[in-house]
Amino acid sequence: MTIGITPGTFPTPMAYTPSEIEPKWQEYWQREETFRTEIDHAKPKYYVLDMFPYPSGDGLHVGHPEGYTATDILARYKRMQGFNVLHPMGWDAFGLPAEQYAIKTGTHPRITTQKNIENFKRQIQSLGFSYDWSREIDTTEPGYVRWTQWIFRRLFERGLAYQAEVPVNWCPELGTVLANEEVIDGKSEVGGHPVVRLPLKQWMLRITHYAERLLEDLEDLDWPEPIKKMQRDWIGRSEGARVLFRLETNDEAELEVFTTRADTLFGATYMVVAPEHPLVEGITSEAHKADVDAYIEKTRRRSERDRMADQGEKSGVFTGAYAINPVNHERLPIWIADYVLAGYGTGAIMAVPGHDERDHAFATKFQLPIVEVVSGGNVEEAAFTGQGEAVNSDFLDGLDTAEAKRTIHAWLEENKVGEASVTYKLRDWLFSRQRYWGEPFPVIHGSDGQTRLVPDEDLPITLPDLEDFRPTGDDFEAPLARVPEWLDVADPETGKPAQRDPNTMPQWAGSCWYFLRFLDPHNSEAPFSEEAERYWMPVDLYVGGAEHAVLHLLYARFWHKVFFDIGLVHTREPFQKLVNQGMILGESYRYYDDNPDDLPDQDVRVYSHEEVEMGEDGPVSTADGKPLKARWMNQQDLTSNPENGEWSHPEHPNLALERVMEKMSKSRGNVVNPDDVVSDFGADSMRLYEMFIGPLEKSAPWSTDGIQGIYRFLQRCWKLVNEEDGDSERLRSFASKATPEQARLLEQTIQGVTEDIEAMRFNTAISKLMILVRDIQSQGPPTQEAAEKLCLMLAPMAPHMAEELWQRLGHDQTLAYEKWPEVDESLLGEEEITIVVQINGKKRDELKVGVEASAETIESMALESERVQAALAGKDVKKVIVVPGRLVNVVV
RNA sequence: GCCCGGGUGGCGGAAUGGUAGACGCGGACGACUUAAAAUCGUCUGGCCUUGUGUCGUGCAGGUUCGAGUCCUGCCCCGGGCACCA
Repeated sequence: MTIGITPGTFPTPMAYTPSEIEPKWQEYWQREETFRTEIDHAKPKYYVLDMFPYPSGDGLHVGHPEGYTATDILARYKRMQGFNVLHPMGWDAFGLPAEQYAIKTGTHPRITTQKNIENFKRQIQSLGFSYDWSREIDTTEPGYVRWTQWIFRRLFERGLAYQAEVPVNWCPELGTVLANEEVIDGKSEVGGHPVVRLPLKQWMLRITHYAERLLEDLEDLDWPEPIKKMQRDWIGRSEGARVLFRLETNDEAELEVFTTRADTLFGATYMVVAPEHPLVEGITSEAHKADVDAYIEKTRRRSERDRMADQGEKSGVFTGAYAINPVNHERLPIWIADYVLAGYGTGAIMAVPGHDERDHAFATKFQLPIVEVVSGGNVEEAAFTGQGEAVNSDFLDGLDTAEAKRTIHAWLEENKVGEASVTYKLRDWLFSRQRYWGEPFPVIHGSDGQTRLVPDEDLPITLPDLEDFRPTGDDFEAPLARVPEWLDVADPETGKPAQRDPNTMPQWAGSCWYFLRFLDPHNSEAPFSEEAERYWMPVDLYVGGAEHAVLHLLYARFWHKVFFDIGLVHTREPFQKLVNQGMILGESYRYYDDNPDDLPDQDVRVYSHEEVEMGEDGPVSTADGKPLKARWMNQQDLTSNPENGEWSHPEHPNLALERVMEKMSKSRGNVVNPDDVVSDFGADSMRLYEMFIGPLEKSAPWSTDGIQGIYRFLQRCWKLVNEEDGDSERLRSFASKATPEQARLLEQTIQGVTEDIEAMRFNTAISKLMILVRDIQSQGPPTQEAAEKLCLMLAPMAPHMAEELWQRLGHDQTLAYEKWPEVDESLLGEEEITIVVQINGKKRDELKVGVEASAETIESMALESERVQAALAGKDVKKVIVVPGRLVNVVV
């Protein structure tokens, strides 16, 4: 572990040169395997994890390293605190973009993925993160896929994986089905393509079996409250009752509904079933069959998006059938309407238009009766959804809503026509995709119609090489369905012909358990060893973007609970503490022009934001309503006006530009590439700057000017240790003894920086280090001890600089495992403190008093002060408040 | 519509109910230099009559000796959910 340069004098470089020292230390860490981690029962563990990236072709943008820097600071800090730190990195490498690129160019996704991984790894390594690269994993590697498939087997064996004909979100553009969570406003989350609902046979995972536990166990997690809330809302627990309605014409079948307001049962005036409801066909009368079929056909054809569009507007048809209300035996007409969702509750409702807004709107439109059964509103005008006294409800009359619910629930049970029940919004997880670039399912479909698991010893099932990666759009088949030599196999049990499953798993599969594979990534006997799991789990700190609030984080928790149930893991939850980093926004300058279709050779007029307003289809000119298009310019492409220092368009110097801060994207021209930042300022500046611009959780704009200040700070750190000596540099001469002020400043900084890092307030930690570097030299050189402690405090944040200075200060070992500085309380205290003197809460004077001064002394000193005397001017002092160590407030 | 966040100088942002604006950027002035850059130093919320004057943390109130911070009502921005019975 010897570094191999004699400390003391140094050849060039003369000044702080990140391009020299950063590669040097990165090579050193790699060569010495500085951050390689093994199980060590003598030390406490700390598992700090980043959400591993999808290695896209665009490479890293400056948003990625924000989270990675935060976790790296914690990892390095915890090492110095004596923890055995697990800090791994890997690649979530299955996924759509590589496949879409393959469709466009014919390049195999494996090639693209490998290339992208190499680029990502190079970029991440250039930032000096202390990952244990011996644990690197790639979800597409057969050695990883094997265990993902192994886990699927466990799910299947426990009945948690099943195939079903379900209405799915089919996205023709992407040629695949999507999970509900991946559909936003009727469009695909990726790419924003339209989505239609179609019944297809798919793999499903029974996440609903875990709904209650997924909800309950959120309680003890140290997660941001909004994320917990989003998960709670997604799970959507709802307490109510199931009620059975007999059908008028059919004694066999019953219509079951779920309601949260069983207390309004007497107010039900009709029933509604979802168009997909299985009972529809059986109950529809001959006279209404044509209408019903037409309606079903129409709603089926409509995309989710169309449905969203006429939000609120109700549609439906009468089936001709009637149900009997169990409480009063009234005939209730059964309607079909798409405002009742097949996937929620029982797919059927009792409609109480007096006390439900949707039912009210529907009843009004189709002139169905509205009955008041809870007093407190005017049900003719609008549904009254609040609590109140039950009326027109026979044995419920006079009861308040809560009491009425209890009573009716008991009545339903007694009469065997229903019971109290809990329903969840959460639905089973649609787990198959009609794609190529994913994990194949470890199953075969026998000619007897049975689905059998492929034995563990035959895993992994790997993907065949393809030329054509397109899904077959018309009959919705996966690309693998076209590969008979892969698809057709012999059933190992019967020897008869059988087929593999042409679908693949969604991208989430690999990320559901990668944090467990990191514990023991080379294990070929098991996904990970019991010893490793017992030692390392749970993840102590997990940092990533808030966009995974209900997708990855819910799926991973679900799998983890299954693992817990089969004894694979010993914790109920995988991620004890979660932190969401904010986004780093790009800066650009916006204006508009009247060439929305980008036609060439046009006589284009430009508009400033002041001349533009938002029309229905985009920006238009305020003056004449002409459609316009927004244009964005990067600051680099603007010219600076020498007179007022403002930025302007090189061709339109008088055009007022609007400074906008947005998510970085190619179209805005506001993307900052970390490679450029590293080459201009170095990785340490990049790391520090990203931590300095604001709290980790908050979004903040990237500014090229701002990073200059950080670079200057690092130069000052450099000069604190080195000084020029002719053409070379040498260690500066340090003071042999610190002044009391210097000693106090150092201890205060240690205390503050330690607290800030613990609380992940990196911005204020950095500002405290800036103050230390500035002020410790104001009365002369610092001591070597102070310089060394500065290095140690700098080490988690600017590790290259810290290692280099540490070496120059005469150490021949990395500082990665040096002890974090401790506060010497005896040096911390001030001898004299400043007390603020207020009169009626307004500052009027300051007093310097000894730290030991009593409240009485301070009070009398304050009252005697000239300014107070002058301000009092004979008025009576009503009250004096003394806050020890802070202030005196004189009330007159 | 509902549910979360958040509104503090020219900008990013600091402030256990106790000196609002730490730290950084930008700006001004000064030092060094033939000069510039770099570096270092001083100043930098607004206003005025330049006084340790006055106003200031989205707006209007309230609690308090004292409010950026707590309470009530409103305005604006960002995000999430959106026929869930």
